[in-house]
Amino acid sequence: MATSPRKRALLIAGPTASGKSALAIKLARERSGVIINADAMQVYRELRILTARPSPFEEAQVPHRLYGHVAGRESYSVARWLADARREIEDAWARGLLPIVTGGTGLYFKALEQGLAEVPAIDAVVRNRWRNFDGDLHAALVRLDPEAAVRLEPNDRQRIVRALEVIEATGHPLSHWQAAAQQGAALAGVEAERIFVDVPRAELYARAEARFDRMIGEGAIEEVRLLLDYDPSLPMMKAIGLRELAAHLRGELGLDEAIAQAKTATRHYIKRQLTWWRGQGGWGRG
RNA sequence: GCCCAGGUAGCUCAGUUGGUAGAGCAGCGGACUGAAAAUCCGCGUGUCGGUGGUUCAAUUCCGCCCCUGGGCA
Repeated sequence: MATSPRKRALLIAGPTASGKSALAIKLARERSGVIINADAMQVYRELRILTARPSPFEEAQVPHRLYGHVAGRESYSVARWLADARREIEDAWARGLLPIVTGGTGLYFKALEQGLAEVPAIDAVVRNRWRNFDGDLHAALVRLDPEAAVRLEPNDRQRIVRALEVIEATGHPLSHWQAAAQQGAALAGVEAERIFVDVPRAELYARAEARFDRMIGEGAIEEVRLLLDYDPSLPMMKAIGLRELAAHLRGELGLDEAIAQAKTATRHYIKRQLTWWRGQGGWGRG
């Protein structure tokens, strides 16, 4: 028989500047929904303009969750997002509302739909040691987790560090955990409708570039000025446009050049998003 | 008008002591399980400004022309 209305969900994915947020608001009003953010940068409180977060006006129209709920000094992660999203989805159901998960972070959707390996939390000391390791990381990986060393590119520092911290802190290789039970699968047994907001690439590029100019007009530079003393290795500091504008504020880059570089970085990001979704069965064509 | 320096990939340039050329960036394709707006892998044929000439062979040498900088008038 028909699934209980309490177990439905709507997932809206798509590249940046595709119009996901507006569509989400429209559908949320029509279907009594609550919008749950699935964007890795829109979670940071300090980044409102630069991440094109829904405005207070928009947030007033329909409930929005997981936007700006994390302090920039913190390191967010897929795991934290998954826990937050599950809680919000359950909460929506409990209140008889339709959860509408919206965002551009492909990994978050994948975790939501397919779950995430249950790797124990990594001790900060171990993590920092590998992150700051200045020797040959790949050689270390060959020694500690040869299987992962074959799979990973020698220059893929980020993934190599992850593999190293996992084997050292848990005594098992990453593949062991990934082959084991997946947590999450928050949508198992749920009637989930998936919408991919598909916009021609040229239009996406044009919109994203125009939007960046608008962000500058809305105070993006001032937003970044407040973050100049933050640790540049924080995830938040990787936001597109932030690095470029920060470089400009430090006098290392002319404004026009900073804007041009930020736009280029946005195009690269859009391209990566399209590649991601193209590779996800059932999501869209990009 | 004269002199000098350039005109080579979408852009910035390298190069060929004559055998039709290659880097960076852009662009494009791909990967992706606790940093994912991250991280990483791969892809280089273009009237070598135009036109005559020399030569077995010219993008390369020579002449003329066009264009762009700079200088002198």
